[in-house]
Amino acid sequence: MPLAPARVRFAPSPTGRFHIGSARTALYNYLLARQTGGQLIFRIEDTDQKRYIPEAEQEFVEALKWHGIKWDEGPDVGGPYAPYRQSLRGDIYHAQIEEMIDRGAAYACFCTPERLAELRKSQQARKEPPRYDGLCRRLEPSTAEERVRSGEKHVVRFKTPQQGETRGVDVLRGEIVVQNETLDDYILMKSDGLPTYHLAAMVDDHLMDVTHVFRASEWLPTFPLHVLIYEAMEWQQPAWVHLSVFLNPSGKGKLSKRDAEGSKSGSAVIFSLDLRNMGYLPEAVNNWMALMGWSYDDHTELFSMEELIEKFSIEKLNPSPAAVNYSKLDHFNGVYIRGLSVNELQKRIEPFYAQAGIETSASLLNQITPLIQERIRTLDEAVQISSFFFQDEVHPDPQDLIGKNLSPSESANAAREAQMLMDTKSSFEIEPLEAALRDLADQLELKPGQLFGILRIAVTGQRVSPPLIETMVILGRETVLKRVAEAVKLLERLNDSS
RNA sequence: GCCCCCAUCGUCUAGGGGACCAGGACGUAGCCCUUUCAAGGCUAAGACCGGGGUUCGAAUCCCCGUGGGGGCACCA
Repeated sequence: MPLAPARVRFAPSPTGRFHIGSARTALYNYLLARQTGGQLIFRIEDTDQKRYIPEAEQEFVEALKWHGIKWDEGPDVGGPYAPYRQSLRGDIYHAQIEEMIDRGAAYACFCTPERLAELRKSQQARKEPPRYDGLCRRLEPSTAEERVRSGEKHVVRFKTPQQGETRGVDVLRGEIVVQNETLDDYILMKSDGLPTYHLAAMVDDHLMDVTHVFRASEWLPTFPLHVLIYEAMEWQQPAWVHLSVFLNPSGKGKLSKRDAEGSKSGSAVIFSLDLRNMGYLPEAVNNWMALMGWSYDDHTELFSMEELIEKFSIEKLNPSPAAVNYSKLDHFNGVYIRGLSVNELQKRIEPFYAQAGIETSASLLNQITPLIQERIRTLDEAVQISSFFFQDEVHPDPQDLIGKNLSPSESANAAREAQMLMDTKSSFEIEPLEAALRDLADQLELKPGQLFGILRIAVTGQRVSPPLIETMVILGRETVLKRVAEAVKLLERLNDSS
């Protein structure tokens, strides 16, 4: 059954980097919008002038694009509900707050931060929950209005009912009931004239006709307030969906950079752009993220963006917190890398060579890529595993050159024989070369693995490499001969000194 | 301290009263394949937090406890 077109929004605050938790929220929003033929709104919630970071918005845009999440309305593309930047919507909030005061749902408060701090202190000393004591709530509306008009510094608070209970419906959790007496008279408008999240987000969501609100479950504690605001203004509530939080890989605490468990970088990678820079594919990251807190069925785990759009459903969202699992990300990334065409993989790998200062050629890369495709889990590993292709010489550890169960002189001899064979062999192609080397091993009474092992280290300088014969053919006879000759010298020296 | 949320293998999860001696995936271990490493194939170990109810019957519903998480700002 197709759902009605959903209007959803991704509304980050430009106060920091783009976190994978935000990415997942944005993804779900995007999926629902696309699935239902609705719109995704990108809104900037920049009402905190103290924590504002100018570069943040740029990172959001870059990260969102990397993920492949596109929005229909936003500060850059405009739209019928513009502006999409809260700092530009001051008049709207002021009009709304005025109406709230008129309705008796909000009031001006002239208490100073100092008084509030003291109040909190004494309440805590008495082991009472810290809450506003309602001093200004008891002011006559007319006198409050006068003081406001005279320019007295003030905030505006929500007049929370002091009895009864508030019920809000979270789609994942059902009805959430809270006693009103446990709530506070939250500040809606700060003394600088800018709204808090509570006011701005509610006003915007309503005015922008948002139908579904996906947000982090950190908002659950103030959820009743938001319901109360909607009720006071007699607005129709959206469907509220509080997404579970991401926990550290250890399962202890909210995901933070500190927790390095299971991560290969020494600290948890929690920013989208860092994931990108480490060589993760956006399609793998999306797939991985989508599955933390959402599932489709028992046996399907691989989803393209198109499939996610088709299969996503709010009902299958899971309200419990999820510990991130980086090894599963690695797995997904490997799967997606293997699923790429050689050309596509080559295109994605190229920047990582450039970043490592390695100059590549398209034709060489074209030969190398299929060899490493099933051996790498992240794009940057391509560089590590194949850099020997691009170096003039390689520097193997002489000890590594000794063949399995062989002496240095036996190893040197085998290398010399191979060198001779490859020097004189007419064709330097995969099948004949492999056959010839196997014959040689046979003659020398070596296992192929022993001979190949020596050559592998000699030619690549690494214990682990792409398949040997293919590698040598790509490298070319001249380079191979040179490197084997070098290895022979190293082995002979080893022989002499031991 | 107060309020709220959550609770199935180490992790992500399937499960929404009988189909469950609980299924899948990652990870782990073993075997096979193999010139290294991977990839691939096969196999194994591994969970319903505890206690009360309700019911003929509970992983599934209710209550309590415990554990975990989140929040308690003129931040979002």
